[in-house]
Amino acid sequence: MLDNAVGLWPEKPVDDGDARHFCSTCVFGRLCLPRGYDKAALHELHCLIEHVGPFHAGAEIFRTGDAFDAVFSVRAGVVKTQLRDERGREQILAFYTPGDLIGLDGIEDDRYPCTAVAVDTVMLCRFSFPAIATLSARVPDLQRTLFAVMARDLRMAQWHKGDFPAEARLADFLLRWGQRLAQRGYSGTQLTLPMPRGDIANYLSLAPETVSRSLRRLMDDGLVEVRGREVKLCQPPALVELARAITDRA
Amino acid sequence: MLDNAVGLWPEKPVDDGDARHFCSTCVFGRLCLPRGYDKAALHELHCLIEHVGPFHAGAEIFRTGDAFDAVFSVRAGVVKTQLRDERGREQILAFYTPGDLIGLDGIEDDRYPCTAVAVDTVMLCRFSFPAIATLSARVPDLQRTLFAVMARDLRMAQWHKGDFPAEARLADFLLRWGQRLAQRGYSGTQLTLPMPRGDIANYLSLAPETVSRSLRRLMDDGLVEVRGREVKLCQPPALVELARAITDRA
DNA sequence: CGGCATGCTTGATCCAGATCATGGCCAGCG
DNA sequence: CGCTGGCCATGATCTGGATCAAGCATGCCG
Repeated sequence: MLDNAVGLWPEKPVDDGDARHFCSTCVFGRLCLPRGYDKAALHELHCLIEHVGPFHAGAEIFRTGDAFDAVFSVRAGVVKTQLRDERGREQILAFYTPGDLIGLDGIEDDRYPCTAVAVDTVMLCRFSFPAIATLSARVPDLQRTLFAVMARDLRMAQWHKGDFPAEARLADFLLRWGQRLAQRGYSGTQLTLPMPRGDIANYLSLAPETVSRSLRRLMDDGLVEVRGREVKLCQPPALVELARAITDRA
Repeated sequence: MLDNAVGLWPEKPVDDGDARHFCSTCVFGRLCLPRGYDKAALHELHCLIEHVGPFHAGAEIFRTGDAFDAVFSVRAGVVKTQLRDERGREQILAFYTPGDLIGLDGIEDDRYPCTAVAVDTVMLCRFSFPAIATLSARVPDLQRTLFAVMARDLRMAQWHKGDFPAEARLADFLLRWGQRLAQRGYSGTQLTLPMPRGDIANYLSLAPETVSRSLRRLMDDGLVEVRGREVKLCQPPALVELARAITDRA
């Protein structure tokens, strides 16, 4: 499989922005359009962007305990965050795709609480946190955006509480992955999972074998087609129904 | 059991603060002491406090979908937040004790994403969110505090990812509850759980029967003494060891 | 006081998913 | 080429905790 710097969907180029625009996927991008005011401040924000990368699969972007001095916006590729205990077992907390912001939770005690690892080849924008914090005091929308990012992460984390059947978890995972792609203009039903089965299993708190078997059952029931890491969602409504046990919660 | 407005530890009175001080438990309290500057702004914050309550056990403080217009600081008692699906099943997300701040995650889409319910008799401080957001732009420490509160909630939520043996979850839960009490000057080993077993079970994603049985095993092993909702942690080190599977993650 | 409800415990049984074990597939590489 | 090492699939077995089903304590209220 091609593992290139623009992720696994090579037909769309990376939009790196320019002197006057943010990368098209960036969370901060929407600050520009809806309200035109305080452009000077946004210009400052724009100026403190630092493009970093590429990070190749397995490379660490920051580690648990590192000094928290910046947040990162994913520009291309997929990043996972994880905890690791001293016996080497890891727990994946989340996957981040282009447009997502990583690292804000380091603010609690000035250290990153988790490790961020590139899943495939990753390009990032780096924002110095002191600078962005200062700026957010002057730009209410920026402050609000940062709060919203954290609230969203929190909601995602809470979603996973409770125990649900393996197939429901998997259906939910696939649908959400599709949604992410769809938000960025790709197909929401024909998707490529950049991470190995083991990572999916870990993230969903299942054994890798269970992921395999559950995928098989979904395939036998005609809900999806799977070949390697390529997945086609054949009957999204049925998948939604399956995932209902999770997504219904309001 | 006495269910009074100061929670289950009647020997300490509620500190409601006065014209010049925050309630002693309040998250915002620590803004005052360490740095003396911008007292005018803090005075504003103080002035917009609205004491609300009491809420009695089972009363709802806000509900999923309600317009998000305020955050609440717990002054006395215990609050739980929960999601509910249309079939009436609920999932408890967190318990909040005096000093904790509730509701910040409503910022994402201007609606509270969960329902907050009083576990016992609860007194709160209410802060209008528009006011506090405006103020936080002028008081960097306030902004930082709000970020830290969310980061903390996020970390707590992430902690629960992964599946751990029932006894480890319970040991972790008891130790954390003790720590909360200890932080506020109570015993960290002699504790009262204000919520029914079913709530503990739900929070830990276990069946109530499993909570009972696990408690029994902990008692048989001499790690705790349990009588009703009174729990004594007899061998905290052993409990820590048991909970290690969870807490070790860094 | 008795009766009923609620919450807690305990026992018996069952099952989803973990674990153990094996074999296939494909890519990279000497 | 054939070898090696990841990764994935699938079968067989085991088990922790869910579920089903009683009992038991406590407290409320007529």
